[in-house]
Amino acid sequence: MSIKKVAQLAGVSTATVSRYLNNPEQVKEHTRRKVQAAIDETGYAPNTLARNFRRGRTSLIVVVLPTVGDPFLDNVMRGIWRVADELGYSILIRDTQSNSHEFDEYTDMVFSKQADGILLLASISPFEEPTDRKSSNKVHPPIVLGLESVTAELNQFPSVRVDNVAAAADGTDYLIQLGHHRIGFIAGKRNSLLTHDREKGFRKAMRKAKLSVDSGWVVEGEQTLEGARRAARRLLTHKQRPTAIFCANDEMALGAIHEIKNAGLKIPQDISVIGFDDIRYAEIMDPPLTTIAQPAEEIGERTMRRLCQAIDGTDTDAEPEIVPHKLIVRKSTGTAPR
Amino acid sequence: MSIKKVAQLAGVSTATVSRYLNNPEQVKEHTRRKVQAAIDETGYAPNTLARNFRRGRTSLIVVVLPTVGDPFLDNVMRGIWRVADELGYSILIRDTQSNSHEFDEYTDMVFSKQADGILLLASISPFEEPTDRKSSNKVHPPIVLGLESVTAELNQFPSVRVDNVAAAADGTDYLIQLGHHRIGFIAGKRNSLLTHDREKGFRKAMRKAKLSVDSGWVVEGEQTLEGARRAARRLLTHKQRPTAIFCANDEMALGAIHEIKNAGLKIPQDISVIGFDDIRYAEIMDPPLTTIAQPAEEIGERTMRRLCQAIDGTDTDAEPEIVPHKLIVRKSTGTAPR
DNA sequence: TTGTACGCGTTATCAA
DNA sequence: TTGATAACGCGTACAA
Repeated sequence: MSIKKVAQLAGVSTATVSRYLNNPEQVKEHTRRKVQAAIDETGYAPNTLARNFRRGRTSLIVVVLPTVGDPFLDNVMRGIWRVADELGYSILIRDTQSNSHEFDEYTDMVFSKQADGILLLASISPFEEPTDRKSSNKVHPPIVLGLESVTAELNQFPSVRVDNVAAAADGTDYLIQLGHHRIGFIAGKRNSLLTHDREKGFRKAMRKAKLSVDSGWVVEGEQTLEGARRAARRLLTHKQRPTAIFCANDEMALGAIHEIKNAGLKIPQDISVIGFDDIRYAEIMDPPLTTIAQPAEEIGERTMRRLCQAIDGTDTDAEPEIVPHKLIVRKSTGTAPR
Repeated sequence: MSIKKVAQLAGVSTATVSRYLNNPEQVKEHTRRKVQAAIDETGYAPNTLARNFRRGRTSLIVVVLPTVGDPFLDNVMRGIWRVADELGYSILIRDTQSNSHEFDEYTDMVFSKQADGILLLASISPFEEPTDRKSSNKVHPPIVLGLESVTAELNQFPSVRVDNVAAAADGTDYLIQLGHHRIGFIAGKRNSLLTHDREKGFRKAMRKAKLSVDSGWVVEGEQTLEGARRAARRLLTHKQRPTAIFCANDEMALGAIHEIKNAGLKIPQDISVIGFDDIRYAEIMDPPLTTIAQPAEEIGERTMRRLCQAIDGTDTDAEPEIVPHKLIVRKSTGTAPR
């Protein structure tokens, strides 16, 4: 009833008020003034609910991520937000930690018009079955994947990420160049493709250098500080202690560093540590953490842009977009002991 | 047109389909089956847009926070999410960093039905003027404040937080007990009431102990790692170097620790450092950071619950809710040197 | 227990 | 340049 009231007060039709709001240039100066006066007087604000309903879009994007409070995602989100603001979208955040991991749960948000598109920054279970009724007779919703590698079922969607395999191989190569032969790896969660790819890169580089990877040298760190600390303790008590540890992300590297120092060992003299992501705490660690940097903000920006294109139907290209990674050498790595 | 199709296919009216969806018990078993079959066949999902429009509510809550990627907010968000899930709300996140700081911008989201309520976890400018047309002839929207202290204009809203003044005073007392007389303070941003209160508590405790606070001992750290590092450097080069530094939050404490060690000083032998928040990195610092813990998850839960009450109109009480803080003594603080 | 029919506030189409 | 009016999809009061 609200636009009506304004119209009534201004002595014009609702159509004119609507036009004034959406296409002011179509309204004569004189009329504009009247309408604006009525709006001021009533304190009218258009009902977004009705507007979205009419337009059939929410201007909402769901960003699915593993957990907020991950300092790495901070920068990614910054990039996303910049584009979102620019293009008039709001961001709805869901974390897979407290929510379900079902892909359908998120796609349904689009089908039921809760959101216009989905930005997937986490590994989640893909469609239940490709032949599934729901997924087969519906158009694929606008989805873009960021950071994560994709499973076969998902590679139909655009994605933006670094080459995690190559990046991890680079990091491993660097450790090998420093003379390390026994290298441990603290892996992420088993269902995370991203950390799985990093492990793959690690193993690949080791194989290429003809170095063996003792099964006890690869430990799950659960992608948390705590998990990494447990993992590090296990590595340190291994009968053949590694002289270097590659952590699948910086968060886990921080935990590992703590435990190594706690055990009375020196970094990098006794053990070298390398991480992945280059979060802001990497630099202020003691010692500053050697790591592999991703262009986080850029990834955020690009995924968001592609998502908007997907929503508009202008993204025809489903090729994954690979952005460059970069090895950042600090003080947590050094030549192998002895 | 969608519910119509289902109704048609099931051979019932749209009203029956709607009832089946919202009040299944009002529909006869036999009819239910038919409707469900039709839904399955079409893959129908109710249009949330239309539903929200009809119901006049979005089931969306806007959480306004300074910046994502703050590890402290991680826990607060966890609490918020738990309640949100339970009560069927989705969370829309806005950060004040990339968005405007205008209070009206957020209240307008409620007035325009973009969201049902607002959870304010950041300091922002309150209403422009209390006599302002907009704010005066409109009902106050459902808003709850968390973490932050409030200005006079905002204390009409419910809030949940620790007593930052008392907590900071406690921390300061502890340092004084350790024999420190020259204590520095790394403050947050000038517009943050929260860190301002902590500074107030610090000064209060100092005054009570009849210790003077050199003007050069209170430095702004901008609530960032970088800002704190600059602040710490300034404190270290002060002609009368403090023997202890109170940081208005842990993030800044981490930066300060780094700079102090960089300058070749020992913590806590040369300088003690104390933080605020007890983020997860506090414990793994070298040395582990003494700090003041807030019950983050609980704060998140309670603010969210009160917000839902405010939305339902069942929160009559606007008394601020104060939750307990706790001093966590670790190794970054020790007796004053000499 | 089910069906009919109206209205929610907005935008878009068409005619004036 | 403006006005009348039909949709958008759903929920519900009321009637059957």
